[in-house]
Amino acid sequence: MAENRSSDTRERILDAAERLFMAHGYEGTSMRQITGEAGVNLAAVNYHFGSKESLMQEVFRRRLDWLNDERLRVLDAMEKEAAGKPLKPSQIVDAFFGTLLRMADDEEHGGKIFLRLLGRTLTEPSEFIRTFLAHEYAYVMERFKEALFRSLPDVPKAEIVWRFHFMLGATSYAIAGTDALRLVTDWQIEDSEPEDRADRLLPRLMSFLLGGLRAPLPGGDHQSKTEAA
Amino acid sequence: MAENRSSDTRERILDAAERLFMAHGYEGTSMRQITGEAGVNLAAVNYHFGSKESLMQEVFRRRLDWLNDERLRVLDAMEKEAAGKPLKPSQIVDAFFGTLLRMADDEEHGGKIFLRLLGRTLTEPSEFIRTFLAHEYAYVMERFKEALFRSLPDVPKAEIVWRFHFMLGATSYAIAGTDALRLVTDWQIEDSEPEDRADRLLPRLMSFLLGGLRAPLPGGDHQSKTEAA
DNA sequence: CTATGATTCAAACAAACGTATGAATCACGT
DNA sequence: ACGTGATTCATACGTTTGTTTGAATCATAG
Repeated sequence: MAENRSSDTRERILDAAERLFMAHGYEGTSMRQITGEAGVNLAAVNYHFGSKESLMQEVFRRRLDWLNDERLRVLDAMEKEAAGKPLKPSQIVDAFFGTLLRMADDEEHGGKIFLRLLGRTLTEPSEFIRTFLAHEYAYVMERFKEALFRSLPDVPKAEIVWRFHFMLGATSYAIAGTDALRLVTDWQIEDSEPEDRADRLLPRLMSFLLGGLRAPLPGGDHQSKTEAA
Repeated sequence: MAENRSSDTRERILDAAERLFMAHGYEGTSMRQITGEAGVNLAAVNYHFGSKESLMQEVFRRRLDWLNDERLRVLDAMEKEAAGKPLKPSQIVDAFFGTLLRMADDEEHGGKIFLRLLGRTLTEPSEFIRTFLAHEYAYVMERFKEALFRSLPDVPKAEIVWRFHFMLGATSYAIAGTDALRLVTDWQIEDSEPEDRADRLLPRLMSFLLGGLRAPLPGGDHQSKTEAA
């Protein structure tokens, strides 16, 4: 079986699709753009992946499998070392979001391009994408939710889930890097090279996330800490 | 001039486009879907708005003009009452994000549909949309950034801009309401009616945002509070 | 060297896209 | 009642979309 050229074509397509989906979105990217940038024949996508939808899924699977395995690896190591005791919230947040952001410097596993694609895709309207992501993430989310529940036994579980949502949103928008509202002005000029964006981003996002996660609960009158874990 | 039917058609188109852009995105929504759902002729969009891009801009302008005027109105009132003294961070955050979230119950100005559309659009790849949003938001962002700078004189301006980004992301994802990772499980069943999602969301998001905004600065060694406002 | 299965290729498919056209219909001042 | 400008309508235009086809080319095993 001649898998030399084959897998080469497959990866060229995946790389081009990853970059174009990030830049123009799923619906905004055509098969001809993808095959054109990858330098392969138009029919190659349908031959190797079956359809545009399957290609999109493979673009994510290629990166997410590694990312979520790594997240679980870090979490498992932490829990093993804790020996039954609950982890600190900062540990859990770092295992989930820190592992994600450290992908930015890991060109081997997609680097910044995949991070931006992932950030934009979390608000993607297409139903099949969200369904696919939910399936890919199901087990990881369950594990990290459980870890957070144990880590914050005085906080109602529903409240933790809400804040996990907020943390996801802040991170997703940060790595999408669109700056839709042109928030930056001249203060960013001091950035010599954009390469270290992730280096600067990681500690800043982390303290923001932890500040939000550990913020006092809203409305002290009702919905108090009665429903502890 | 017969503007009865005319403005009726215009608004029907805007309503349908708003809902469909929210559900399927800009590229994923066709003119025929829009005119079909609006119950108007296919050519009506190009007659009243000129093009699909102009329609998209009008969908946002219709709501954003009101929202940003309201934000400035609240901020102006607060600053007038403060009589020169800096505002509290919670006031500024509420004027910006609270005003936004309170739109959810205001069907007159788009309600939840527009909120979800706005949340998803902030990570939209299309360049012309982000450029348009940046222009629509330019003055409001400047005013609120200035207010935050004065409110937190000990925090470096760059740090405040970062955290404004994070707050935008958390809010944008929360109002998009996609739940791409299916974070909710059975705990949401207790929600009798989905109507009060915004009622529950507002205080929760607010305390998360304030917790993040006021979190201790990252890395105490370098990048300390030297550059105060 | 030849046979075989995997891969690439140019070309075409029907369908859907955003937009434009000109006639028909409407509302309304005179 | 008539004329005028605004609006609606059915229809078509030229592209572009994702996908398919069948022949050409490749690598490799016998």
